[in-house]
Amino acid sequence: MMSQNPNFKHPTLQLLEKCQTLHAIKQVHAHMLTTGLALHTYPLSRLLLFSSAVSIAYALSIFNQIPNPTIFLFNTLISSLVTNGGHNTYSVCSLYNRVLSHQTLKPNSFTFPSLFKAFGSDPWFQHGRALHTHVLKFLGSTHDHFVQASLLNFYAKCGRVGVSRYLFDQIREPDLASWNSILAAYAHSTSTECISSASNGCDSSLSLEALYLFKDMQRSSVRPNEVSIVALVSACANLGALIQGTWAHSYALRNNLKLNRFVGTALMDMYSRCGCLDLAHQLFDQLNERDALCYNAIIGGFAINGYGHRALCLYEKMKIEGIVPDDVTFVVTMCACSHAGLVEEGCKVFESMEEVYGIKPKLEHYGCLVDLLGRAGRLKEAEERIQTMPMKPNAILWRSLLGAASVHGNLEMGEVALKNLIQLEPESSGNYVLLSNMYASIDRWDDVNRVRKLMKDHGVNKMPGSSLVEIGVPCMSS
DNA sequence: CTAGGGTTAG
Repeated sequence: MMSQNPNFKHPTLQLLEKCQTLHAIKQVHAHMLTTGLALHTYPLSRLLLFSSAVSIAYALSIFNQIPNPTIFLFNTLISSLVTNGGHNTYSVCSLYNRVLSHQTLKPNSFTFPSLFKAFGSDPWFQHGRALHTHVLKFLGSTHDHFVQASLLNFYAKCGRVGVSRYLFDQIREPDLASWNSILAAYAHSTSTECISSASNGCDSSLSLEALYLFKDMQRSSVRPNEVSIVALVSACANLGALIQGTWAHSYALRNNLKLNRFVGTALMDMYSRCGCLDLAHQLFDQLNERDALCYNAIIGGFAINGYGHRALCLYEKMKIEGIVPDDVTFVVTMCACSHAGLVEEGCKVFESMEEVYGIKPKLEHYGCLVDLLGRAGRLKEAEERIQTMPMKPNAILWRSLLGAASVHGNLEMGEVALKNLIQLEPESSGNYVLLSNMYASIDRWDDVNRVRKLMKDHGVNKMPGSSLVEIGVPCMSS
C-alpha cells in the first residue's frame, strides 16, 4: 500500500499538484490509469481535488467512472464542489442522495460540514434542517467541533442566531473557530427570529452581544486571532461604537495580530461609518496588502461621507496599482460621482464596466446611473436608461426617478415614474405622497386632489404620519 | 491512514 510512510508522496501526485490546466490534469489522469494508480482511493481523491479546481465537469466525469466510490471519495468530491463550484448545490444534493440510497455507505462527520456550508443560504434552509436530523441519526449527539461549528454557521447564515447560540452553548470546550463562528454570527446579525416593531433586519442588540461574547472569549483559554477581531470590529461598525472599535484596533496591535486585508477592511469600514475618514485613510496607507475589497471600503467611505473627488482619486489609484475592480467597486465609485455631481465621470465609469472589465451591469448599477443622471436633472436620459435596460426595473429605480423629478419640478416625468411605481407596489402610500407633495409645492391643488383620488381608487386611503421610530442604543461602559 | 468548520465592501 502506498500510505505506509506518511511523508511519502508518489511522484505522479507531486506532478498532479503542479497542474494548472485541464490539459495537464488529463495527462496525469491518463498516466494514473495506465499505472493502476487510479484504482486507489487516496490518489483518486487527490485527482478529484485538483481537477475540480480547474473543471468541475471533469471532476464529476472522473467520479462517475469510479466503480465503488468510498465515503472518503464522496466527501472529497462534495467538499471540492462546495469550495470550487460556487453554485453547484444541486450536484451536491444528488451526490449526498447517492450516499443515502447506497446499501453500505453512511455519511460520517467529514460529510456534514461541507453540506452545511452549501446549504447556508435561504433557499436551502429546509434542506439544511433535514440534514440536521441526519446528523442526529448518523452521528448521535456528536462532539465533533467541525460538525458543531458548521451547524452553528448554517443557522446563523439563515438568520437563526438564537439556534446558533443554543448550539454554541452545547459545545463544551469551544475552540478558536467555534468562537469565531459565534462572534461572526452575532456581528452580522440579520436575525429573522425576534421581530420587534423597530426591527429592520439589522438588530443592534445582536451586535452588542458580539462585544459581550468577545469578553467571554477573553476569559476562556482561547486567544482571539485576526478572524475574531474582524467580527468584533464589524459589530462595532454596526453599532457606530467608535470607542469600542478603536479599542479593538489597539487590542490587535497590542497582541501582535496582523493588519491583514480582512482586519484592515473591517477597520476602515468601522472608522468611515463612524465618520473618521482620516483614520480610515491612514489605515489604508498602512496596509501592505490590498485587494479590491480594501479599495471598495475606502472608496465607499469617502463616497458616503461626501468626499466624491477623493473617492475618485482612489479609484484611479486602484487602476494604476493594477487591482481589478469588481462589481461593488462600480457601485461605490458611481455613488461617489453622484454625490459630487460628477455626472460625466460617473457615466464613463458605468460604460467602462462592460467595455473595459467585461462586468455586466446589474440592477444596482443601473440604480446608480439613474441616481446620477436624475440628480443632475438629466431626467429624460434617466428615463431612457430605465426603459432600455436589459432587466426588469424595480421600484427603487422608479422611486429614484420620481424623487429626481420632484426635486427638479418635472411633473410629466414624475407622473411617468409614479405610474410605473404604482404597478410595482400599488399598496404603498409613500409613492403617492411624493407626487402629491410635488404638486403642492407649486400650488397645483387640483392635482393634489387628483392624486388623493387616485389613492382612493387604488384602495390606499391613509396619508402616513411622519413618526420616526427611535431605536434605543444601549449604554456601554468600557 | 487520507477529508471537514471561522474573516473583508453596498
